[in-house]
Amino acid sequence: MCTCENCQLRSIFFAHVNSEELTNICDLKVERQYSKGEIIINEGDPIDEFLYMKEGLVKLSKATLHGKDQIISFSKPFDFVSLLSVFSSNKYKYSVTAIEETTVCILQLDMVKKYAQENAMFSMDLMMHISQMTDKIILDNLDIKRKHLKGRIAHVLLYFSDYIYKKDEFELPISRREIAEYIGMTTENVIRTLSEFRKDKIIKIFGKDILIADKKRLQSISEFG
Amino acid sequence: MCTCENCQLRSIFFAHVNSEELTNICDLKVERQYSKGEIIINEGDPIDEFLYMKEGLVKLSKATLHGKDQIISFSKPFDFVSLLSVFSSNKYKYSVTAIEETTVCILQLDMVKKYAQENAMFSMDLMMHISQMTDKIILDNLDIKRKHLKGRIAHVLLYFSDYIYKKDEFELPISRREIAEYIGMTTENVIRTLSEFRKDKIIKIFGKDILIADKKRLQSISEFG
DNA sequence: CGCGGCTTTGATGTTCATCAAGTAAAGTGG
DNA sequence: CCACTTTACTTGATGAACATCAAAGCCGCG
Repeated sequence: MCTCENCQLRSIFFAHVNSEELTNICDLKVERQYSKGEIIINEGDPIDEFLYMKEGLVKLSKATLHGKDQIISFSKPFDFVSLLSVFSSNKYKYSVTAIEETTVCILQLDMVKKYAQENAMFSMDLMMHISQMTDKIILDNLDIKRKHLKGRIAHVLLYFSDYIYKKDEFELPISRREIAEYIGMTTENVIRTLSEFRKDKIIKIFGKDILIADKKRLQSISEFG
Repeated sequence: MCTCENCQLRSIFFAHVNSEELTNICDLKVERQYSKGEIIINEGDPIDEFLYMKEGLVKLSKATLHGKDQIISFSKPFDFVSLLSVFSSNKYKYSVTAIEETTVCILQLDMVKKYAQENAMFSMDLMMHISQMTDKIILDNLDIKRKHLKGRIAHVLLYFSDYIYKKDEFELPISRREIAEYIGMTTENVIRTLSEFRKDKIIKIFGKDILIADKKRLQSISEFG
């Protein structure tokens, strides 16, 4: 029996695809696993597959001309992985890298496009999800842009605490340098700010493990800092 | 006879809508004009219309908690106006303001959604356009983020010169403050940098009129500054 | 004409990047 | 398994980039 039938993703992406089509999709899909650090998509690769995440956590990033990386956003299960550009370009404009053990389901893009062209409700579903994803990226980046260093660090900590892990204690899935690449500041200043938060007893740090001790203060820094 | 038949927008948005449907759309559409400075969409408004631009230039912006504005992007004809959020929310998350005399065609969103649900090719067309628009916003903002003050100003000047007006001499459609709101710097520093470019004979300034005198230099500043 | 918003310049101080140097942790080859 | 290399993390000192404050000129509009 096809496991796609019971996949949570079904209700999200394939709500309007009938059983027969779903069996077809299921037969043709490929599941791939990536461990932390592995590259799933490389900037510049041709887009011929349609990827979506079943489990894990990834980062979307783009290389600048001078060898540095910028992180665009993070994605968790039920988000597309190949969402940007899929319907607007034939080459990826960014890379996707696993930052936790990640499982991805893969379909041929041609097939997904064919479904979308024939099944308007499926097409609408896709559109809504793409819209939601990109809206979030745009508004998140705007939010970060208006904040100073401390506010940006607070924002990132709250992002992982509230949005990703839904816990006050968690293991940071990214390095200090990656935080810097995301918020557009230097690694040194990311570290300095984390240390400062530690000294002010707002957080506790044990290497990659973070515990948010004073969430209200952190929220206030995120808002006004 | 219906003017939509010959509208340039037809080939873009409504390539896959038949003549009969188009006549229907044409009868139900409303055309509205906005002069420079007029608000087309207000943040928080319910989304019940589908807008696209026929002529002009607009800015997309969002108010921060402390009364300041951030500019997300600019849109020119053949771009959606109500693109973000349209298929992902029931309220606008940003405002749209005319920065030049602007003409907008308006359809009821319900109708557009109905078409999209029934006509998969139309739905695909919409999706591709939304993807292209949001991709551009995301990548543009990323590009600005990695640059310093001078590079950001150069970026903005080249944006209007190369992408909007396709001329080396043009009238800036926005104030110095709005440039600042777009690139995330202060008005004073925007002015200072423009003056510096003028002193270095990279541009000439006559109030709002800008002439790019040394484009190569400006491109180099945009890239490395 | 006078008021408010936009523009401009200068002086000052804060925030942040850069440079430097050292420790810890993690991966690599003999 | 240990020496070795590399990468991540950390702190301090310095200077550059940028914000803030202040003051004045300009322009359009009621």
